[in-house]
Amino acid sequence: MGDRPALSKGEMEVARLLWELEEASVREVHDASPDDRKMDFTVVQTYLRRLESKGYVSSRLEGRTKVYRPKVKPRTVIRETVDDLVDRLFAGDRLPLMQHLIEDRSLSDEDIRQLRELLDRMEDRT
Amino acid sequence: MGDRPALSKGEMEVARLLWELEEASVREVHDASPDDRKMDFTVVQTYLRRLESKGYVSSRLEGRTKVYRPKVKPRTVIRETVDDLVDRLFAGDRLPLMQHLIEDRSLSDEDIRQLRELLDRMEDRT
DNA sequence: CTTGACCAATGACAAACGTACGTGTAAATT
DNA sequence: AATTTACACGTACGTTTGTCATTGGTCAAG
Repeated sequence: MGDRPALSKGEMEVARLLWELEEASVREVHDASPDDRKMDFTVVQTYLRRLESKGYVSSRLEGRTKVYRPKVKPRTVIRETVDDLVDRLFAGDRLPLMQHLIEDRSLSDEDIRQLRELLDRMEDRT
Repeated sequence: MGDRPALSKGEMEVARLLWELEEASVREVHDASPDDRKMDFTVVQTYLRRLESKGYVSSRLEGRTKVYRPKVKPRTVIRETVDDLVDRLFAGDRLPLMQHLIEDRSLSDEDIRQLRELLDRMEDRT
């Protein structure tokens, strides 16, 4: 598929917010940005503009305000990002990453239950 | 702990190679770089230099060749990197990332077995 | 000794990234 | 109506990152 330039860290954060909102103006994305990581309004604006020029989102003009919309699904971006990370940090082997995620921080019992369920379901599918 | 500047993608790849070698010259790292992602010799050199200035590795002179050594453990870098990714792409929730890792690519039966074992061990530890 | 063939270290540079300013326009307040 | 406030947009700038050219030193062959 159309190979886009990779997202930067900042762009990624804005992309996530836009996926949640489905469609939003700069202001709406800015408002959705969590207080403890609040980005400047113009920073959000720049990231959205760059996301568009990289082909990740599209925009239309509503009045005098641009409204943005995701063009690429989260799953796609997540896959590309995680694959790249696994290649660089774990030589392509994803198991050590999962191991880290399981061991490094404590999981709730509920988390563990859900993961077991996922594994069960994957096993059935073969 | 001493807060270092984050690693770039390229630096990360070199850091991983150096962890595997424990201690190595530029040439040794370059030779260890996989054929399908071969980096230029001088590129490896630059990354090692920057890793040192960022505080991730140290070096000593052996003859006229610098020998590098990791100063920061893989576990530390992995934690910082993964935490940052999870914050930006999943709003801090690690479960969706694990879910992606389990569902997006097929796991071998052996992988699944190992993951189950890890989960068992985590559950006991409470 | 000179030439040539490496090889290591540094310097340099364009592009990408994070951040923020200045300008213009619509809306609100006096 | 005049003035202030709010807001959107493009432009800009210092820094980091990816990439490579140049310089300088060591050794082997002629």
